[in-house]
This record gives sequence, C-alpha cells and structure tokens, in this order.
Amino acid sequence: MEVHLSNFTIQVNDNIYLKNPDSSDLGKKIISHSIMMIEQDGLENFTFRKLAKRIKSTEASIYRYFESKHKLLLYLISWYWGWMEYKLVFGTANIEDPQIRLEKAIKILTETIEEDRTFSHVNEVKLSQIVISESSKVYLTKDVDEENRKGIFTPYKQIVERVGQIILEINPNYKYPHMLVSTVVEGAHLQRYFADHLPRLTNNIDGEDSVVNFYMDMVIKNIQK
Amino acid sequence: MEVHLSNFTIQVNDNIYLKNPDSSDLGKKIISHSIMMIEQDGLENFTFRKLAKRIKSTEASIYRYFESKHKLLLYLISWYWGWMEYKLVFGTANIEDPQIRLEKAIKILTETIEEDRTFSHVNEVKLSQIVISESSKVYLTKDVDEENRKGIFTPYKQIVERVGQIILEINPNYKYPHMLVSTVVEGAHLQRYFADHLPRLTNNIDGEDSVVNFYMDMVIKNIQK
DNA sequence: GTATTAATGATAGTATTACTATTATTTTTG
DNA sequence: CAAAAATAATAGTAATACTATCATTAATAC
Repeated sequence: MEVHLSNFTIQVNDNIYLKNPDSSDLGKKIISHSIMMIEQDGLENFTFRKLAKRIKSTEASIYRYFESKHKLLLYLISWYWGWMEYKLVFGTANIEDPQIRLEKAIKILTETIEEDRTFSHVNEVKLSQIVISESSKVYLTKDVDEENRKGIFTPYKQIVERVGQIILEINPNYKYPHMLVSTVVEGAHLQRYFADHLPRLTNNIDGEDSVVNFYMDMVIKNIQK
Repeated sequence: MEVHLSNFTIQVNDNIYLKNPDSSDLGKKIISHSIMMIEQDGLENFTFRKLAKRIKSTEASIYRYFESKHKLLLYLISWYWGWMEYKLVFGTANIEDPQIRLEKAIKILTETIEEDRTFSHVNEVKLSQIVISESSKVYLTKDVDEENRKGIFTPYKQIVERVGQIILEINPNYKYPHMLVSTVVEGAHLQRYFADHLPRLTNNIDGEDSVVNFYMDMVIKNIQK
C-alpha cells in the first residue's frame, strides 16, 4: 500500500536561499537539474554557468535564488534531511515497542533510497547519491561554526536527537546515543561509497544488504545493558 | 622510554609528486609550511601563490614538486597513513595475545595524535587536524577510480587490511572486518570534528577520551562470537 | 677551478570560476 | 491596461589554478 500525500512540502531554513526555489518554475528547474548535474559530474565540475545553459536561463537569474554554489548544495542536503525526518516520523509512528521502533529507524537511515513520487521535482535516488558523496563537504568548511549558528544543520541534528531518544528509551544508561547514531548515518554513506569505489575498505556479501545488516547489528550490540 | 629512529623516512607513492619533496630543502619547506597553512586556513583558502610568498619562493618552483594542490593534499594524507602504519607496526609488535594486540591497534587509530620528533619537518599534530577535516576530500572526487588504480590509496587499505587480520585471528567467522575497521577510523575522525564544531552530533564525557572508549567498546562487542 | 648540469627565481600570460552590476524585456497581478 | 515583479541579455572583475619562457644561482664532475 502506497500512500500519497499532497499539499506536503519539505521546509528548508530560509537562511539558505535568497528566494525560495519552491515558489516558481524556474526555482524548481534549478533544483531538479542541479541534482541531475551534480549527481553525474560531481560538485567540483558543476557551475552555475553550465546549469544556466542547460535550463536555458542565465547565471544572474540563478544567483537570485542562491548566493553561491555552496548554498545550493546546502539546500539540497537540508532538503534531504528534512525528507528523511518525514520518512522517519511516518515509518516509526504507532510502533509501541522501542526496540522495534529503533530497528525500523536504523533501517530507514541505512537502506538504499528508492524513488518517492510525492515530491515531483526532486529525484530522491540521485539526491541520495549526492548526499553520499558530497554531504560531508557542507560541514567540513571553515564556515561551519557560523553556519551552525544560523541553524543550517538543525535538520540533521534533529534526526540524531530523535533516534538517540529511542536508544535512551531502551537503555537509559547508554552513554553515547548521539555518537552511535551519527556513526551509523555517516558510516552507512561511506560504506556505500567504498563499495562502489574502494571495495577493499568494506565488505559486501552477496544476497544481503551488508550495510543495513552491519549497522543494525552494531546498534543492537552496542546499546545492550 | 622514548626510542629515536634515525635514517627512517616514510615512503610515499611516487605517482603523487613530480619531484620528491624529501629530496631538498625547498621540498621540505613546501611540506612543513603547507601543513601549517592548511591547518590554519583550511584547504579551500590555501593556494600555491600564498605558500610561495610565505616560503619566499615562487609558484613555478612549487609546481615542480606537485602538479596541483590536490596532489599536495594527497601527499600529506598518504604520508600520514604511512606514518600511522609505522606506529601500528611498532605499537603492536611482540604482542602475542591477538585481543590485546587489537585493543592496542584501535587505541593507536582513535586516540589524539601527539608530536613525534622522528620526522622533523612534519608537525604530526597539525597534520592530524588536516586529516580529520580534509582527508575525506581526497577520495570524494570524480577521479577516485583512476587514482585508486594508480595505488594512491594503498597505505590506507593496508591499515584496514592489517587490523582486519587481527580481527579474523580472534574471530575467523566475523563477516565484516574491513567495514568495522574503516567505520572506526573514519568515525573517530568525524567524532573529533563534531566535538569541536557540531557537538550535538556526538557525546563527550568529562574525564575520559570518549572517542577511544566508544570505538574500543564497539569493536569488542561487534566481533564477539 | 672551471664547465656542465640541475635547481630555483623572475616574470608573464591564459582559461576558468565565482561572482556583481546594469539595463532591457517579458510575465504576472491589481 | 498600468505597475510591479521576475527574468534575460550582456558586460565586467578579481581570484584561481595553472603553463611557458628565460635568467640566475647552486651543485657536481672532471
């Protein structure tokens, strides 16, 4: 059973954009095509000039939405975390047993992403590839502290907090809930990247999703009293 | 007791440089000052022009050692992994019990770095800061596959392999040795970065090195039969 | 001690990037 | 239909990441 929610949009911190790309056709084109282009050529080879050419607009027009390429990436990553939180909330709603709720949450956070037709101009599969290979670049900058102050990373922190809470429900004495969750989330991305490009840094066993299994197992064993 | 090894240098894959920076005074200056500058201003704000000015040389001269800023970063990271392997080999030599050997290895990989006076032109403390905040950028590129083919990442893979072997000595049936080691290594870096910049993504408990304790515990619990 | 070679310095130049600024045109809305 | 808002067209700038050329200095070989 697939549920379709209309009238549902992911809210992104408005410090990130100059003009909300969700508010116009051009804005949506900027988002959808930048996802395709960054996924294909990488952030390093992506420029507003190329994007403008592709969507038959101009650099100046794109700059009215985002003041830099870094901000556009921030928008995409932020959108992703907002979307992930919506998936988490829906996916774990009405599950009484915190152990099962936690397992569901870890699965959602570590499994490979499938298309979600709720948000038509965003290709979530490609976006998740961008998250895997580019998301750490949004905070590994000299501007982290300032951007953090502006609340740019709250969607991510909220997810870590939310799943950390489930862990504490199961074991209130567990000392490292945030550490465990961020290790899982970042680790899952990295292991998928390694599987594609540096396979000797990971282990991929046929017939299973090793990333999900490894991190699921890790969480369960770690929080045991 | 501190042991000083002279006549000991870290070998770096010679596909990385045009001319070995270890072979001249200028080369060593390039390394030592780039470490200081990148640590302070970040890779993004570091340029060969600024470096040249600082060491009173010229851009052209630096380009005779490294064909790009990315290659210079690769050199630094590679040197670091070579150095880490030497620390691992010495630190775990003559330890019979594989369990104790593994614990020593994990400690070496996750603890904060202290100065090593064996290699005079390299400040290992600053270099480790660079590794924490910039190292993932060396493989999160569109050129990974090609650089991997040239053997640029072997020092890192060797460490993962080496520690993975100890894990298999303890539990030959453990399915994810490489995954576990790379999760620990990358996780330790990230958690230290989070502690400094995004503290809500981690847990730092007074009076202990939470990063070491968390990952030590994780490894032990994970490989249990 | 000089000739030869290698290393470095000085200087200049190029394509690209990441923007900013200005004005013209089109589209939307009251 | 007029006014306002959005977008397009065009041009320009400072900085970056290099490449090229030639002069000078240092190292080494005989």
